[in-house]
Amino acid sequence: MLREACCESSPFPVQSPASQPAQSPPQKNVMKERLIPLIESALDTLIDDGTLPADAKRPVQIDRTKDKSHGDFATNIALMLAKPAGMKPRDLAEKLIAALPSDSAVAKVDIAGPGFINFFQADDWLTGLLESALADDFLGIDRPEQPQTVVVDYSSPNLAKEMHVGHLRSTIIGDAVVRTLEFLGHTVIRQNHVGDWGTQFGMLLAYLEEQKAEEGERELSRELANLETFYRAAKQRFDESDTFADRARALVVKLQSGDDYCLNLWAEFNQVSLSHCQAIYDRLGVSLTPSDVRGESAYNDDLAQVVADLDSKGLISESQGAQCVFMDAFKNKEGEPLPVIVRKAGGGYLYATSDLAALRYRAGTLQADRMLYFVDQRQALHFQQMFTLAKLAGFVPEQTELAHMGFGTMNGPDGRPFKTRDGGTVKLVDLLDEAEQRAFALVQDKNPQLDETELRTIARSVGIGAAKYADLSKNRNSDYIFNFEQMLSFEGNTAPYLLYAYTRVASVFRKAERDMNSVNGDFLLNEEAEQALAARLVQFGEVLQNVANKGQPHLLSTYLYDVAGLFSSFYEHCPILSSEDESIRNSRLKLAALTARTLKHGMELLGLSPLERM
RNA sequence: GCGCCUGUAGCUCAACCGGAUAGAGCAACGGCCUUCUAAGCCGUCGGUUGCAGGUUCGAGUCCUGCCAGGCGCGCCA
Repeated sequence: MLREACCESSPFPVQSPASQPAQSPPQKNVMKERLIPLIESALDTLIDDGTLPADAKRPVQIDRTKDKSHGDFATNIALMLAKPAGMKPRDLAEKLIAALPSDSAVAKVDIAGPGFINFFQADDWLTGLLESALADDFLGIDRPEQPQTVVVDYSSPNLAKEMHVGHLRSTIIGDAVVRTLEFLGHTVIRQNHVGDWGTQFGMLLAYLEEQKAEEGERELSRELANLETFYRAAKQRFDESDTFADRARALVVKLQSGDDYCLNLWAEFNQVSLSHCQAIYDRLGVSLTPSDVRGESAYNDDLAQVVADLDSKGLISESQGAQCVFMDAFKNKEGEPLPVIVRKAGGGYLYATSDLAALRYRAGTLQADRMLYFVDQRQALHFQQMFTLAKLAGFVPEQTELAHMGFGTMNGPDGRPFKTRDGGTVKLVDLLDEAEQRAFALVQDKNPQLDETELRTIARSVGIGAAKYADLSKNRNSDYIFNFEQMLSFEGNTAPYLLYAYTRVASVFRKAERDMNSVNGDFLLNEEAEQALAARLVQFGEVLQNVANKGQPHLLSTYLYDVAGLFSSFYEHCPILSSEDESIRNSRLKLAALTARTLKHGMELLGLSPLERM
């Protein structure tokens, strides 16, 4: 079984409920960490002098402000404590500020609105952050003292067929999160839980066997070149011939019992199918490799043991001949307990069984601290059951975070599932081809002077990047509408816009014949555009933390779009090279250099390929 | 029937743990290229956040009930 339902029927998904995202490490934000003790100290002072009741203390919340006129950070503590203190919020805020220890990072503290306390960060604090980001290979982000081992289950196509558009989201989103986790310093173990063990493999093996006999190896490889066709042909044989169907069923049994002949045939088929997948990964710039593949078949030998262990813990009951686990939290249509079936009445094992085996393997052998599953939202119930059961059975330690990072369906411009004209599923290859072709035409139109090779390179980056970014820029929870025109537009939150912004920075350095890595002088942030850009640049680290904790790459997309927009604005309003004052020129070059590195790293984390020119 | 997800501007999407005046892009309208890539920038227009209650100093966000769409609920994966 796989991460998708097989065969003709539509896939099914699930989603996940609430219990999820155990925020891993605490959010790191130097300024916040610095401000909280100050506020706590002020609270203590007011408690000591009787202004606040002794039990008034509560966690201090510090947020970034949306509006710059409200400073850089704000706390609502005075609003929260006004009632227990029996004071007006603004009066309390005033007393708090009076009791606040001074700090060199804070330039000014204000009361605003109903009683918010606003903090304005000192200019030299900001420039200090910029300097350290510029000097650091990791752009000044906080790397954890205790890296986690994170197992990420993503992509996981069914090997029986070619990859189709339904696999794009898991693959792209999962890979962006994987890259982000690694950049943040965690140990990531990719797990491509491919569907290589389903019932339909008997059919494919029977057909493969038949074709080998009839056509010979050469013809066969050609035939396998289109797995979709191969699958359909096999299905047709299965439906039309009882002999064939019987043969197929027999092959499944033999395969699953470890018959060498069947295993070899199966391995041959998988090799072809996996090479198709790998070609797509390479083209997409996805970091998965053959060594990340650990499919359902890998757990075959452990399935009986899984069931035996569940049984020894007293979790198994037999129901209608099947071995089941009933958990109180899950009810069926009739409001009766809903089983997780781990062994069929006929003795076979199921999707759930191998997922339990995988959970145990990941917790035990791989020593995962976190496990993230990037799988269609429709499988939410399944994963809820798996996670609950895995902990109940002791397969996974209680403290291990198990999260289903579900996502919605990719729909066409009409808002309905993305299909070909004749209603078939869209092959991923075809979608990528079209994206590249459209990009090629657009790029050629803009830059007719470029030669064919360069056009191709740019078209690949833009076309593939646009397709990926369309997905990465949206909250994964909901369905989204896939639209070639929109994603390839150079305006708005799109890959081309980001890519272009980067080439503009690169162009400045090319023009100046300066190396991006050897800028000097001090940051001088006099213009509004400079300040806004600088303030956003130093937030890179906390954005990445959010992406890692929540499994939401669109947070990074939004951030990069902001940075690109702020840079464009800065670029328009603050001449860099033509600035007459050398110190300003240097400062702007430094800002440009940090922008370039932030955009480049950020895009690479999303799996885009930034270009120096386009 | 039970459960999960979604509902924000004409369209596509944002909105961090409940915060301050709900933000972008497209579309429409109007400006800016003798100066670092105009694939850009600046501006105008556009909202009863599905509906109704509730909690709160404060609700798109939390609670309850409706409405609409999608999905799931016993031997597929």
